[in-house]
Amino acid sequence: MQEIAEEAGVNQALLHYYFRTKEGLAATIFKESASRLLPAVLGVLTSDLPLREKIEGFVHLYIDTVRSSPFLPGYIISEMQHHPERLTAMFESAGVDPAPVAAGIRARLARELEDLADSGTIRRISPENFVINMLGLAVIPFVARPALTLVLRMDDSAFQRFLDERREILPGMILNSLKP
Amino acid sequence: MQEIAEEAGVNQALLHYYFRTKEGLAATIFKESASRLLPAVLGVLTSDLPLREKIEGFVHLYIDTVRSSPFLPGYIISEMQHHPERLTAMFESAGVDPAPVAAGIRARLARELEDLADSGTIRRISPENFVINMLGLAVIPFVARPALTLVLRMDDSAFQRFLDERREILPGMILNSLKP
DNA sequence: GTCTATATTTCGATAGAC
DNA sequence: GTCTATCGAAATATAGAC
Repeated sequence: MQEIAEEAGVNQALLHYYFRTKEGLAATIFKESASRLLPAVLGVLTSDLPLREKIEGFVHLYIDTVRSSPFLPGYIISEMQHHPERLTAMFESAGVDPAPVAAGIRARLARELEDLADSGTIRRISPENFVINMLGLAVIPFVARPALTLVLRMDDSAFQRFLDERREILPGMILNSLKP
Repeated sequence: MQEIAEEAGVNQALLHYYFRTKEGLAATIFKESASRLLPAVLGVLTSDLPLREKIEGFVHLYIDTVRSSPFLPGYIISEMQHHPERLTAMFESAGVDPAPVAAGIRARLARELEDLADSGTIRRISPENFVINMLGLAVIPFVARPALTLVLRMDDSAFQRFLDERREILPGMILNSLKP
């Protein structure tokens, strides 16, 4: 609390005035952080774009957003791991029941992927695996960054170049993985 | 410290007797945790197996190992994020300079991938992207688990089934993504 | 709303008996 | 090696003036 107050140019008492408790501050930060990523990403997945552009949109949006806040994924993963209840609280405070919303998105995606598989355009893949694959491929450079820095001696500019390259080739790699 | 002592059936004083400080305990836990994954994974990557079996070995080893300690990836990510110096300390205490070791592994993999690309067996891909793709695809179910539980209402057995399925299809998906 | 001062609790660490 | 008792510091939270 002391460090946060200093960074904000105020004192601890004022933090308590606004957030009541340390836990309240933590919950607020988690909500606002996760809300920077989730709606945008869901927007792409639920759009009417063709699959190729959904994939490209997802990858570009994710990498571009996180690039400007590179600690975001690690922070969200860390918080979900240590305080899974914050996820529930986040949806509650937004007045959203996540399960039916997700079920709807899942059903739409499932139909789209099935149709494309039926017509022989892509391999058969479940919507769960499709989404989680993209997420894993997009997020891993950021969470593995400390290791990349140490073992591959990647400094900041090398990491940025790695991201630039990855941003361009990842959509193609994902599409290729779906080829029949 | 209090909670850990309770869990271990001892008291705080004994923890201090063995680990001197809280930081010492944390460093020890990180070293032992990371050492459960890293050498095995590197063993697969540096083996003389053909690419197909390297991929399969990596995926199976990773999922099987982490399945029995599902918090391991989230914990390691969390610690790398908040205390990147622990990575350095880990290699130091093992008496290993990670950079040259990694450079050697990287060079070997690069040659293997180049040869396969030259002969038209696979698409051209850098060893960095090759390894980090596999890592991201293998790790993401575990770090995303709290979200899967909440939004897809996955209980423990559903998650285990998801892992079973993924363990089998992931090597094929990765291989397919490498097809020319 | 914002501050200073302070109360209260928690936590890491040590002393010393056994 | 393991324990009980306790110290001292740090952190969270509150009171009350402005």
